[in-house]
Order: sequence, then C-alpha cells, then structure tokens
Amino acid sequence: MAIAWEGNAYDPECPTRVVLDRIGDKWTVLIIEVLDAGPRRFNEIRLAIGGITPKVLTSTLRSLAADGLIVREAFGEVPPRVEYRLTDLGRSLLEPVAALRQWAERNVAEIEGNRNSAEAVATR
Amino acid sequence: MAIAWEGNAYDPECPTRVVLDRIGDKWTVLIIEVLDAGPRRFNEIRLAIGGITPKVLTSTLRSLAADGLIVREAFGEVPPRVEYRLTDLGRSLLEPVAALRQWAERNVAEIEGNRNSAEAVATR
DNA sequence: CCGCATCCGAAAGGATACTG
DNA sequence: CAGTATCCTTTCGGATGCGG
Repeated sequence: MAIAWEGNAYDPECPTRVVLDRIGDKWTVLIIEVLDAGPRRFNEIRLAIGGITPKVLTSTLRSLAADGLIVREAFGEVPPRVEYRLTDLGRSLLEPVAALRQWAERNVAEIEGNRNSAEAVATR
Repeated sequence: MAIAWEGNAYDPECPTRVVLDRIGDKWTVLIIEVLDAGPRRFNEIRLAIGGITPKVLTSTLRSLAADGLIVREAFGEVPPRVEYRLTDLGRSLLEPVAALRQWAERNVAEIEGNRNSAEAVATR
C-alpha cells in the first residue's frame, strides 16, 4: 500500500504518476498514434517510426500489451506474422494526449524561446 | 533544424515530445501543483513534496525557470529568502495535466489490473 | 519475419556532507 | 535558509549478433 502523506507527495502509485510514467517514455505515444490508423505488423511499426531498434520496440510493445493498451496477435504462419492493434483503452488515451499536444503546439515556441534566453544568460 | 520525415517519426523537437519530456520527469508536476496554491519558498516546496533531495529540487526548479514556467525571486536578506511562483504559462500547463489526471483516475485501476494479470501469466 | 541475448554508454536521480 | 559538491546506483535506451 502507498504511504499516506498529508498533502502533496511523491507516490509511485498515484494515478497521474502511473500515466506519466507510461506515456513519458520515448516511444509509447508514437506507437499508439501509429496504431490509431489501424492494426500494424511489427516491422510496419518499426519502419513507420524510424530510429527504434527491434529490442526497444519489442519491450515497449510488450509493456503496452501488459497494460492492456494494445493487443498482440500472432498468426501461426511461416514466416511469422504478428499484428498489434489498439484496445478501446489505448484509443481513449489519445484524448488527453491530444489535449497535451494542443497545449504543446500553442506554447512550445515560448518555452523554446525562454530556454534559449536562459542559455544566453548562463553563458554570458 | 529537425529532420523532415514522411510520416510519424521520433523527433526531439516535436512539440508534444518537448512537453512530454518536460512533465514526464519525476517531480515537475508535483512542483507546479504545489506552486498553484501560491508562491512558496525552497524548503516549503521540499517539505510539501517529501522525498526530494535539495540537489534534485534545485535542478528541477532551475530548468522550470529556464522554460519560463516558474519565476525565481531572491530577496537580499540574511538568512536568505527565495520564492518561486508560477507564471501564466506554468499555470496554463495545469489544464492539459488535469485532463491527463482525469483519464488516469478513471483508468488506472484497469491498467493495474491488466499489469497484475500479465505478471501472473509471466510467472506461471 | 519477429524477435531474443548480451554488452554497453549516458543520464536521471539519490545519499551524504558541506558552505555563503 | 538555500543551496553546492561528490560520489554512487539505477534505469533507459542503443549496438550488435544470433535463433525459431
């Protein structure tokens, strides 16, 4: 059980924390957005994203499946064929992500500008 | 300049990526939520959160200030007094975060359940 | 084709002690 | 009070090569 703090404390079981850990990694959001267009095979996902190694793609897909955000379906064929598709849960996650994206697109320029100014000050 | 991919690719400069990197760390969301209640001093933030070390709090506050999400105000007093407060930009970030929190609170039970089932299968 | 095994480097975060 | 300075552990992700 999580420790009961009085106020606002770090808690790895806090729902918001769990979700941030889930979508805060490098590839999760990209993957579910690829799968939003429909079921995709392993190498289709890999090529659609670009830059992800098979190992990392495998582990990310496994954890997404473990969380019930996607399902993995392996067809008993030779050569193997494996498809991944979003669950309803996974698809519903795209809504708050879209809200985040909207905020990001509206405000990232200001953040980047601030960052550059701060860097200029730091190196002055 | 960011590389121009055809479709959906990893891009460290993608606005959504920038924001996920910003709020995906361990302490940022907790800090801005503490500051949403009003300006706070360094140790007030530290004690309100609990478990964060001075070093990590310092570096997180610095980067938040560099991004323009908070402002740092040092009063020339002895002993020192330093206050941190949200900017409008920082406060506006709480809106998409709230959307994420709502989704999290509604769905984290299902995710945790799926995780436990998956683990049970893995260790069976 | 779809992975797994192994090794590795970088970076985030933490423990502890100290300072202006 | 508000940080710094070191040192350290853990974790994420990447590179490469092999296997069913």
